Amino acid sequence: MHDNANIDNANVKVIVGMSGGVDSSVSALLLKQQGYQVEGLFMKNWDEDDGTEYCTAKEDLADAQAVCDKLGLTLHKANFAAEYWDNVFEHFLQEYKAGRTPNPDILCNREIKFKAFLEYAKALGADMIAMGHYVRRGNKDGKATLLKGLDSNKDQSYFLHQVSHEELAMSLFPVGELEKPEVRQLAEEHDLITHNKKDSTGICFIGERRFSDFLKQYLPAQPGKIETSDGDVIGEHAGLMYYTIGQRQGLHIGGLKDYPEAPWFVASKDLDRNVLVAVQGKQNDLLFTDWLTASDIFWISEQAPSSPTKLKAKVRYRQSDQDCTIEQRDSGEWYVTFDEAQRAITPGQSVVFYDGDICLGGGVIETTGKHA
RNA sequence: AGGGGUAUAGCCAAGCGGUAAGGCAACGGGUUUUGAUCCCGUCAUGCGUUGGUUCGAAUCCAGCUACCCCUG
Repeated sequence: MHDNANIDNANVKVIVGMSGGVDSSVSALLLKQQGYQVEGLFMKNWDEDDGTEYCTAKEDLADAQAVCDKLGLTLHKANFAAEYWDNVFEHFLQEYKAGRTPNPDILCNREIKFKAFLEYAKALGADMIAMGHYVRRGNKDGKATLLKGLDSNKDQSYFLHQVSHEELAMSLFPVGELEKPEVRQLAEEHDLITHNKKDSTGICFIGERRFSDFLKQYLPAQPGKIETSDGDVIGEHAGLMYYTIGQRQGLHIGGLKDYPEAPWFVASKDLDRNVLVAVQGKQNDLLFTDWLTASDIFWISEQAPSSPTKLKAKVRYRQSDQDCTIEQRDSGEWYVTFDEAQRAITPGQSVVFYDGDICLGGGVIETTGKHA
């Protein structure tokens, strides 16, 4: 049985997205062990000619190449910078301009990794693609499903909830079946140069950088006042786009006479008056809401659940599943009510739905509020 | 310019003669494929200033300066 599978795999050409990190390195390793015809593809989606020196892309390519050399794989290269700019970054800027907080990596997966990359791989003769995401693929009623990664601590299904079942059907996620420590151990055992490489964070392909400095390069800042929920002016902000709901850092609000010693958090933005509203205390009531509306809801299976339905949802990456009820309104818009109020639900971010381990899909948060 | 009060780190603030709490902010690191959150660490040889008393002063005394309040 196992041998048969390997024989079948020998006829399947898989192109792995090689980022230069451990996860994709081990993905390639595992696929090779499973007998697939494996090749790598390194993507460069950001042309960093913006003066700043974040040359990690160069190192990443070198690492990806080293791993492919070690495993005896061909490494292809592609540049989707134009697609990234048009289909991910423009939208990203537009959202910030509108005072919202977008999640570019969700779009990046939908538009680049599982679209541009997939098409490119097919053109190279691939039957399937593979990625180093911590998710698993399942099957239900003949359609591919997206399942949470086995390592609940690393589960990345949140970021992939906009990938269709057709695209998932052509995708493999080898490390989704493993725990992160096992992945690192495998990399070390097989002498892969990336075994000890620090996990990358920051926006995909753009990388870690001082966020406000980065945004400043693309959008004009308009400073204004910071007020309490009572309208008292307690500080100044550098531009509403630099802040997001629930944020603490960067407000520069020190000790104030007649106020407690607690830190301040962003509660809301008043775009009309260009005012940032801050409240004191991490658990401040004004930071909690229990309903939201979402637009552009995407269902991986192409089938919306019946309405209303009770299920689980996440409002941000790495949040534990929250009980909620979703209901489609006559307008078509989805209305989500949480059993328990959630902290800092943020317009522009995504709400993602789950039924157990199955990631059903999700959409972009438009409005949020609290029942009386 | 009569009387009273206050002056401690970027901000708020403890301290009341025995050798500078705490919080906020900031900065650095950790966690994290968004943005955030969270966790850990750093942050006043000096207490407006000049003298004095004392073994010892942010703490007591005096002068000066600044700000605040009240009364002219």
